[in-house]
Amino acid sequence: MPEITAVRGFKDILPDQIPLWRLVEDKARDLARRFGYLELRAPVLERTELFARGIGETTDIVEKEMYTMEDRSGDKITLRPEATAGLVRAVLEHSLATSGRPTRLFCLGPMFRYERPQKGRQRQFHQLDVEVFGDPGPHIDAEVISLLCAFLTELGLTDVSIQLNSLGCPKCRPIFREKLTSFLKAHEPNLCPDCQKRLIRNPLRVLDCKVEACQAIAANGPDMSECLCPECQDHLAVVTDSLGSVGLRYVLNNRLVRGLDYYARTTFEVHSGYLGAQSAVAGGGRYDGLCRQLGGPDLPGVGFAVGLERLIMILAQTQKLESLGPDYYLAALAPETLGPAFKLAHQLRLRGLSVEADWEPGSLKSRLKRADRLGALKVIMLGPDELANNQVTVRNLVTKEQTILPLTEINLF
RNA sequence: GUGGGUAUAGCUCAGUUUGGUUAGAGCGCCAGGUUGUGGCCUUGGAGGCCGUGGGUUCGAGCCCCAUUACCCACCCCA
Repeated sequence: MPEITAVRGFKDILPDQIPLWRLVEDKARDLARRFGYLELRAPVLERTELFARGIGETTDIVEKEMYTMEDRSGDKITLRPEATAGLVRAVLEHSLATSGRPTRLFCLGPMFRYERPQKGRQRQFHQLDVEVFGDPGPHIDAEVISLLCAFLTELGLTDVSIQLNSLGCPKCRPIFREKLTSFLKAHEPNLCPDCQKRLIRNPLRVLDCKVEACQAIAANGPDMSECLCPECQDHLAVVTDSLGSVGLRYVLNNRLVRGLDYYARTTFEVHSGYLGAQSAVAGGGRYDGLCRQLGGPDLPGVGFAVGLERLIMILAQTQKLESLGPDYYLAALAPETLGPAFKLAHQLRLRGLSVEADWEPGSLKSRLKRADRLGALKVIMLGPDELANNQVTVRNLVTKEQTILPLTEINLF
């Protein structure tokens, strides 16, 4: 191990992983184009207050997971732990949502949370974030979900399904919350220690506790779907109808809740069995109250985030990507051929061909072996004999055909 | 923040049972043989402060303590 290593929870993405990352990023941009979503690149650093107010002062993220510091002028700043708050800030700051029509945006980049690393969880991780501002209706929820489905499907994920729920609105959620709290209070001694804390802080989270005993208790508790007000019920019905009308599969799960304060009504998650305990690949929902919480107008919003590391973990298991080698591997077989080989490589590269070479002479055997490893299509051999005759030998590694060409006619191939 | 596990060659790991001379394999790398000039086969070679620091012992990769890093899970989340 070298003396200086990467910071805990921060990982290098090595060259052999890059094809997968590009696949995912290209697909995200492709779908954004087709669905009419524009890219916004928000800064990685924001004022701490943005997240404190946006995510919720009492959430774990804000309380103990943020990279927060003072800059040299004494301002409190934070590395973004999620993308939504920053996008809202940018939209308000640049008046991007004043046209009366919905503003469709996406953002691709790193997020930072000070958590204990484990499988599928790092301190720096990457998300695709898709958000729509200014449309309160249910169809846009369905559009966003359909975009997410298309994204995952076109990347070749087959065994995923969207779990869907409605958390209700400021009118009906408090009623359910009240019911649930009083029900759970009666069973408090039988809840796990974590849930006993949740009971005070965020009783909804008891619903998705992993402990069996808690699940059993919650199963007999009040049903969220029965507590929705008529407006929220209608909203959910249009979302599900819309998804059904285009053949998208979803699973209604009335125990699905969200950790962040700003969600309302539609909420959804995607999980995969290819991951470990951190099985959520994507999650999102509607957050109508967020803009106002940040001091802006009453601007509705809906969106989701995809965890790219987790997505790529799945793709790495389910897809075999062939890495393409260079067009040519140039094998200089003697010290005196290095100079001419260098010139030749440069000329070919200027002509648009990809050429790899090692700038030290080696045996023919080792050069051919290397060309094979790199996955090169052809090898250009330049040895003393060839050099004396102003020729090169070109061998096609696939067909094994070999031709001798004059150096001056190198442009021909 | 709380548990559990791991740390030996560039990579994946044996070796710890019962402490005992020069620490092993496979892959990769280098050189040779064979081959139709690479892939298969074959011979040889380079490459290790056994995570770090203490301790026990005549003697520690192996036992004890501490420390660090990584992994997995809880928590939380995507």
